[in-house]
Amino acid sequence: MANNGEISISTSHGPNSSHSMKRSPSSLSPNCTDNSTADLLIDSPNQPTINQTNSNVVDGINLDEIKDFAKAFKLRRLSLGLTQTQVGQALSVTEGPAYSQSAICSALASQMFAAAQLSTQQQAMFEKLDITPKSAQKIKPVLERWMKEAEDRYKSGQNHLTDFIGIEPSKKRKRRTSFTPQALELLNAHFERNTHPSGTEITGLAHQLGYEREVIRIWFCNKRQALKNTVRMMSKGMV
Amino acid sequence: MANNGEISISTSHGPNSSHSMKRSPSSLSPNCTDNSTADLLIDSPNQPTINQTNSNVVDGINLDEIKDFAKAFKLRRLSLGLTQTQVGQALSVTEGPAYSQSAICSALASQMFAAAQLSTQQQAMFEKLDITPKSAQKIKPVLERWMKEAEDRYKSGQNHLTDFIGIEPSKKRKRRTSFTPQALELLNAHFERNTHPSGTEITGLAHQLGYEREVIRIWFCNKRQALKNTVRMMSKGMV
DNA sequence: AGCATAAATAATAA
DNA sequence: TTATTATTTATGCT
Repeated sequence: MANNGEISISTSHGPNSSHSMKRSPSSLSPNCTDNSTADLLIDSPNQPTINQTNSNVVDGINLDEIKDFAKAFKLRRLSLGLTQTQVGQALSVTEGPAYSQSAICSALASQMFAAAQLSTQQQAMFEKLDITPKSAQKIKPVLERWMKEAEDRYKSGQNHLTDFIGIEPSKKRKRRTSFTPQALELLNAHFERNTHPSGTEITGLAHQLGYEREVIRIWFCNKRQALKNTVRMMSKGMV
Repeated sequence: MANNGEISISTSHGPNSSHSMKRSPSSLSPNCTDNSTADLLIDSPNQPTINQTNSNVVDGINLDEIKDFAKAFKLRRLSLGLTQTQVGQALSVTEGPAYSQSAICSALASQMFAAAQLSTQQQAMFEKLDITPKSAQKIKPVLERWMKEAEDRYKSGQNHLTDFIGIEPSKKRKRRTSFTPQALELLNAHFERNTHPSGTEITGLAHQLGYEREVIRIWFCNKRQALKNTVRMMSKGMV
């Protein structure tokens, strides 16, 4: 490895130009290395002729706004003497697993900022970068909040940063359970009768099948979701 | 998990999947079926005993028919070398902006198929969502139309598919990497200790061995798969 | 020319 | 929405 930098936007040709939209796994190279300075090149040198008009809106999200935020964020981060890595790690602690793992680093800052620089025409690239405009927007408040707190701590002299920095993300995702065909059969049967089983029912099923209650609960959630998707799609088609 | 899938067709054996990557030969013929018959046997394994005579009709709509359509649709899709994703993307272009792209994929065929299996008891659910089974029937033409156009383009040689599928034609498969014995030794050692290395570990291994992170990740996926297969076979006394 | 398995796609739990 | 499992495809090697 050792290749690529924080932002590998330009690697279009990459042999692993996977797919348009595969839910691409974490191909994000998390060189969350501490090259503190290596950073989001916000003033990207060869910025690809972003659309000059002030809009640059994708999916109803103003990318310019995000870009501006990115700049501000960088300044504040640097003024606190923090690396991207540190921010990422800290976030994984305060914000939970969502931002944990290797994805943090790249998704968190560099990718987001990079993404913010893309013109609408380049939206496709978002997918390659594993970040969608939506994600970018979603993460913004999180960063804002955290940074605010960090500054507060800094100002108050107590550098507690180290307390929540450098801890490993840990907190990993639960292992995906796999249901036996028999279990699925029973679950589906129940679902057909009642898509919203009561707590007692869920507990009963869980016990009966030997799965954790929570797992069963989630199964119903997902199942309902699937059904809803179906319906939505259908309604779409009939417009 | 056992069954399911978009539509589980019992693929006899013919590995001649004219598939993806290369726009292969002209023969659109879906190899698979010598017994052509558009209505390939839908072996619904554990279909909730819907009485055939009644043919699973809801609001005067034959759900079995929809199910059949779903199946045929998959065949045609595959014969064009399209992925679910691609169809979904294309549809979202022609039919309007729309679904979270990830949902499209699954919603497209499999869910529809699943929906077709819904029993009458679930009709209530549909209504609650302001949609009736009738809607199910309405999406059919949309898919049919689109698929027809796609096929026409395909036949006429002009591969305009790429025009409304936002992807470039080529997209070649990544070159199969080969691991050095040394690398394999290390990987296997790790695997023995932990079949589910964390993201950090994967990154570490990748770096240490000089392979792409993604490659290492996949290796573990496949390895787990292999292990599972082995176990399964052993339990059947086949090994 | 077949096999082992890396890579890609589909399904689905979290 | 993301990450992992399940299934399929096809390549590199013998």
